[in-house]
Amino acid sequence: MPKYKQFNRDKVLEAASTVFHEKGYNGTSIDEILTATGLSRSSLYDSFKDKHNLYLQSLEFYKESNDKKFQSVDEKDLNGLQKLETMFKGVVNHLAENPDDNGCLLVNAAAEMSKQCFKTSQVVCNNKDEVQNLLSSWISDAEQKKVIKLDKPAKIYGQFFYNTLCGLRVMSQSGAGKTELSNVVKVALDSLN
Amino acid sequence: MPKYKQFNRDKVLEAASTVFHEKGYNGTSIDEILTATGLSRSSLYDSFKDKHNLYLQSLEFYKESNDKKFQSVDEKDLNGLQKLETMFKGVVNHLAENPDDNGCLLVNAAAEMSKQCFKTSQVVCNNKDEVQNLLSSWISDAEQKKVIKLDKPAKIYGQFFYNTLCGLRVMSQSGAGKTELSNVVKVALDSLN
DNA sequence: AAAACATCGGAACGAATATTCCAAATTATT
DNA sequence: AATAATTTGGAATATTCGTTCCGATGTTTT
Repeated sequence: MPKYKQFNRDKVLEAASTVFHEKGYNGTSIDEILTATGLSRSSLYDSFKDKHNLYLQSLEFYKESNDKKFQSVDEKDLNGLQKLETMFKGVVNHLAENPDDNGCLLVNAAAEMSKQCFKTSQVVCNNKDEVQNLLSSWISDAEQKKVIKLDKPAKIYGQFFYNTLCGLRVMSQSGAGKTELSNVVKVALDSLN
Repeated sequence: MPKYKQFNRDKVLEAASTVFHEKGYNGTSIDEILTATGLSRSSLYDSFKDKHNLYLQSLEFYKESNDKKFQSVDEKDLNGLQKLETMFKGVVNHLAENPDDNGCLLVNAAAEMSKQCFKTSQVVCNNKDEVQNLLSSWISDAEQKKVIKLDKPAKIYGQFFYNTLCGLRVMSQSGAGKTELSNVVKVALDSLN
């Protein structure tokens, strides 16, 4: 019977997504992935088909662990506005404290690959829709609980705050510091009053 | 005496920046640049040193032609708020009508290169500061002319609208259409009331 | 313990990469 | 026309890339 896999798939994908995150798809070589993951060349091709496939799987892994962060905020006993504030605070803190954490892999993937790889564009687009929907649900929760009053449908605010989120990632890559990022969030959240 | 250059430097940089814009730095080969620019291999290395140098020059060229778009809006006989609205309408229209125009080269450069190339990060960071300052000046002009009333310093709104701008580019790369983009702008501009 | 089977390490391959180099072509001055 | 200066085309190089392949290693069942 087979010898079991000597590596943990999630740990490999996490390491791979970190490298892809730092250097992009075309910027990372197989050798870099091998040293980062500790995998042997044959194991990689055996278990992940090829570089492009590994990239897509890393992307999905990153998306899922990103989803979990949103979900952990969503599960808190807070109203929608508080959830929104908590999420933004978390993102700003993370970006400010990890200036080397190259923004967001999904944003980078959108920039580098979405026009050249349909599957990447699908992942990126799905993520956009899902996050927007979650944000919209927070907004309408806050409205329902009369914490805020809206003059536009909640969906539109979901789109707006998703845009704010994407902007934060790019601005952090462009050298913006914590005050700058929190200023942006402050103005954005004020649109709910 | 010398034979004159057979090519126009600006046209070369424009063609090069288009390819870099579409495929990124690591995604474009010298051969692709040669066919896009019409240059010969020797001319390219003779006049632009190497690929990395050409990239930086393309980036600066792109930034300058981007600056010109902002300046042409700035020169209009409008108050600051109207300039802001005009600029956003222009960006949204451009992104919606050119879905293949891969967002913004400066945003893509920030994502792909800023962590690996100091000069790229400088260009990207300078661009951020310059655009923010221009936007801030528009905001304070509108305030001075009593078109709007602010409860925060104009500078902060400059940061906020720059963030909105970056977000639009990423969202367009993530498959957002015109209505989605203009919804975002609508909410963002409402923060001035 | 031996058979059966999958993983692993590393050599090997071909294609693609960025860059260099040189001879030929072209043009403006003398 | 001859010369000087510069570009240009294409061959050539060395490196790096992604991928394949095979023998050795290790593990689970019979």
